[in-house]
Amino acid sequence: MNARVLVVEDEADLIELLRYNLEAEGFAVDTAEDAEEAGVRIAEGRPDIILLDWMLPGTSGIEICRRLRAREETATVPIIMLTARGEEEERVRGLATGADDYVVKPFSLPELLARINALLRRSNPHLVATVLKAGDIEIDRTTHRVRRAGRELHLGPTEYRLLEYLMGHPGRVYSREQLLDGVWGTDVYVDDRTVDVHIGRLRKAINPGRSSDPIRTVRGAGYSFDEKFK
Amino acid sequence: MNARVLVVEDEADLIELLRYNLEAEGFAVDTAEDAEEAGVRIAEGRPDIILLDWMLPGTSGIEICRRLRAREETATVPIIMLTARGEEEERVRGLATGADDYVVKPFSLPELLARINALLRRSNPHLVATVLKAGDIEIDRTTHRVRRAGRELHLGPTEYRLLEYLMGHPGRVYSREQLLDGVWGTDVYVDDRTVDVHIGRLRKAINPGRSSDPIRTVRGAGYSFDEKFK
DNA sequence: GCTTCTATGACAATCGAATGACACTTGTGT
DNA sequence: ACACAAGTGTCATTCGATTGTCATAGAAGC
Repeated sequence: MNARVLVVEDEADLIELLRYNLEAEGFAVDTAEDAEEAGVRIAEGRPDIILLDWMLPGTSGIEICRRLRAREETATVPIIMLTARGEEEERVRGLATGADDYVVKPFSLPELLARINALLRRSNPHLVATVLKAGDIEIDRTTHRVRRAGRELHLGPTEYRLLEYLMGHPGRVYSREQLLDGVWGTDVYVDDRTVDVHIGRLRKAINPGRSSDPIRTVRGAGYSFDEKFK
Repeated sequence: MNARVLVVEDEADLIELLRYNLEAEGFAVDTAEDAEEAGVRIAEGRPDIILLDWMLPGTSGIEICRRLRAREETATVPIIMLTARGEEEERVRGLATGADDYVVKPFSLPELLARINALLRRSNPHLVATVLKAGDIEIDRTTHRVRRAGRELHLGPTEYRLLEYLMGHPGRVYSREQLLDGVWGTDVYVDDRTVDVHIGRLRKAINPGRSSDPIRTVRGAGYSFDEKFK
């Protein structure tokens, strides 16, 4: 069963972009351009998550958010605020109002998708794939457990996120910079080479004995989780 | 066998919300918009629990409640009153009338579900999972007793709820924030780290001697009750 | 062989969790 | 009303786990 996403946004371009990409990810997408329409869409069926533009003509996103939280039917629906740069200071206010997360425009699709999935995993785990598998490696995001050939492995937080990130798109090569952004976050300043060290630690952790290494080093480019890994 | 819930409520939105969520929880849901219809539904088959709106057009919820209590077929059916904010003062009158519990709108679904389950557990224990077991730990939600290897343990209220919550989904990792929401309630503002303290107290209470610890700390993520705990 | 890029062990700094102490509330029995 | 016991939320401290860098060794490319 696909998760239903309601996008409340007044920019037609952005709506189309989101609809296209979210549907490609398997979400059922509803859209609304203002508070009124949003109300109608919600009445038609409770969405599983709401993307809400901060600034909207008429009733502002923050006000909509407040109202959604006040109504019992929608009090627990996860909400992600879409805020424009420069409104970041409002962040605290936004979260205080009841939004569960926020992204700053212009945002990257992968980032938005990651946040949507993270929230859904928390509120409706059954809507999201919680287990990633490849070969004899298995990672369960609900229980935070990683197994290889059935045997449980212990990974530090960073190694865990790194593996999760790499396994998200097996075969795809990520540059060190991409890994830093995706795993460490865009706001931290860490040396590129640190990635090497953590890849090394991850390898040591997931390759006990002399099991084959699923992580491929691409000289001059970065790393990838081998899609053909068995 | 699923428990039958009768919802007596005149707001169509709320009815839909309740039907949707209660059915998702495995209840068989009947609805009625007024006293007359409620009578028909009850005649069709005795519900295991009734959710009753306080204010209804025509015969008020409180009056319906009184009548249900007067008839012997329905005298013992648990009733939860749905009251709007501001009617709280009426609480005592409501309970005196015979309702077993009440929730104030807007209520959170988890809270309502918890109360429904609590009442059913009292009236029809066989309809509800009453005992949670894992390894040699056993918690009886009817009596609020906790045993380890047959020996009874003493837990404070918060520790009890914490354990109950964690054991509800063994293996699942809950963040401190989730635990605060689920165990303390969404409206309390308590420091994240307080969870640590209570986890510590819970551990001390359920691990007498040097018995193994079923609670797993997931660094950077939260805690979980070990699903593989033996 | 020389250059460039990656792997790895060592290490100090930092972080997160566990724990004991303590002040405050709440509830109960007298 | 009062005293007492139980239960709670914060804090400061402690301690092991984790992290980011660096220096050095090892591979790969040309």
